[in-house]
Amino acid sequence: MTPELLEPTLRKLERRVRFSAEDRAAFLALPAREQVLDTARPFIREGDPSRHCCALITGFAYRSRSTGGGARQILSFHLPGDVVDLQNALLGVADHDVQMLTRGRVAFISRDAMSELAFERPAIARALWLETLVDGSIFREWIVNVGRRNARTRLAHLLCEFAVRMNAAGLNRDRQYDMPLTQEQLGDATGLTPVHVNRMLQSLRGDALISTGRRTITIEDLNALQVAGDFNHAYLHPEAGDGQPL
Amino acid sequence: MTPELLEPTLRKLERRVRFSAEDRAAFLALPAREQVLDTARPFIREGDPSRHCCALITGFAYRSRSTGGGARQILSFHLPGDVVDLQNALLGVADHDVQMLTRGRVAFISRDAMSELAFERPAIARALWLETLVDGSIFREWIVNVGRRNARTRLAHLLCEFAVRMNAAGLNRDRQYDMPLTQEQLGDATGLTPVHVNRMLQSLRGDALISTGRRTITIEDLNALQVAGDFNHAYLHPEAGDGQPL
DNA sequence: CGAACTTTTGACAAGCATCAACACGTGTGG
DNA sequence: CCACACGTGTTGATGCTTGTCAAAAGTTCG
Repeated sequence: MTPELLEPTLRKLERRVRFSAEDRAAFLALPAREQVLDTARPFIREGDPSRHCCALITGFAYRSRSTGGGARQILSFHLPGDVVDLQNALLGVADHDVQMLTRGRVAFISRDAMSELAFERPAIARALWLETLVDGSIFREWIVNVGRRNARTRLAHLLCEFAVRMNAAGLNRDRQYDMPLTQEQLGDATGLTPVHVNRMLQSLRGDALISTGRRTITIEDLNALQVAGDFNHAYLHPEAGDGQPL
Repeated sequence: MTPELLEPTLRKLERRVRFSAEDRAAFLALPAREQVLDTARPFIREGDPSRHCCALITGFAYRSRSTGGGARQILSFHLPGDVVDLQNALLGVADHDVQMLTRGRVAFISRDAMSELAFERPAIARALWLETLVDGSIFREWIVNVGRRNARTRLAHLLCEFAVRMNAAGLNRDRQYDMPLTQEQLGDATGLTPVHVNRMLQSLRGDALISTGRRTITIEDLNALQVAGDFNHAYLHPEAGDGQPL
């Protein structure tokens, strides 16, 4: 249990809330066990009772739910540092799956220890609370995205969100990004078929908004992509946090 | 400021968390002003800074966001007792609109007083926290609904959620319910056009799953409607609350 | 080097949108 | 009290967006 294990998560939480040195130390001291996970199967499953809550250390992950007919809908994607199932943990039973997009390391934190820490340290409670509220805002935007935008716009929107969040996490190389999602997964996130995703990506490439490499994507014209994606970053609440009310 | 103003909300919160007599009294004593609102325009608008948080006393409401192209997507609907914009209040700036579906009364509670109360009384904090988590679960289910189900299934699913929540609030007359949504609004909630909503309702009526009256709906066969709507009530977390961890 | 996955392409079908018109009920003002 | 406007629900004709099916080309990895 290295003390650095939870550092990516700490960094992310401190983007919104100022922690004291004690807050930081207490957070890093949380009992957590690390596990290297691959993409083969969900590591949290709908219906599972929850004893832990999980934080991504390295690699990417997504949450999803499936219909009775077997169609999968991706609900959100996650970057290193993200706490991926605080909601599941707190509600006691998972209502969706969580799975890796790429091989990576995950910290399993005792849910009870997390609860206690939050109870003792308001700054930490506040930071976690804000993260779940922003998650909620992203869910709402995704409802709009799949409900009211056409295929091309949906994809452009998703790519914009991805770029903005990768930038915030410092995971970009200039305008180029690792792209952990296959076209099938892009379809599962936008409510489209992989075939149609492929065609819409061609359309975006044809208009010189993006270009794609092997497992990478380059945003050639962010401004135009935001217009094409009807994208406004306000729903990511970049300003929410200290300075704002509880 | 009648002391009974917040009673519907108190009743709803107490469905999940057991309050002490002091909790109850303190909650009902929250400074709130009542306002009768009509359906003409949103009473909370995207971008508004938030000083209050609102609880429905009577009548129905919905939250929505609009695309740049002007299309409206309904994000959730709300029954008497629901706190409709805790998320907006806590993030400091509204990221979506809230509007009445029917004329009704709304309590505007001081956000700071609400924060203080939650800070002093863990049971109340926990109840509010759970409500926002369940809201989040509903958002996730709606993403699945608009992303991966066909028009008939989407509508049936929405009607099931409506029926279950109306039942939980005791607002049903046997299997008959007031239906506060027009067909256009049903379309905005399901990502469909009003014309297609009309046709799908005909299909559901034709199969004797529902029947509709003027501003009412009767669930003729709840079981079959749940099958048609791929509906599983687990996402509403009917069991979450006391007995479950924080 | 071969198996499995991912991306790409093409032909075709279907679901849902669009447009337009009409029916119906309700409230309102002349 | 009736005429009228308005919102809502209903119907039909038509077309576009997206899905479906199938197959080939490219890629990754043991």
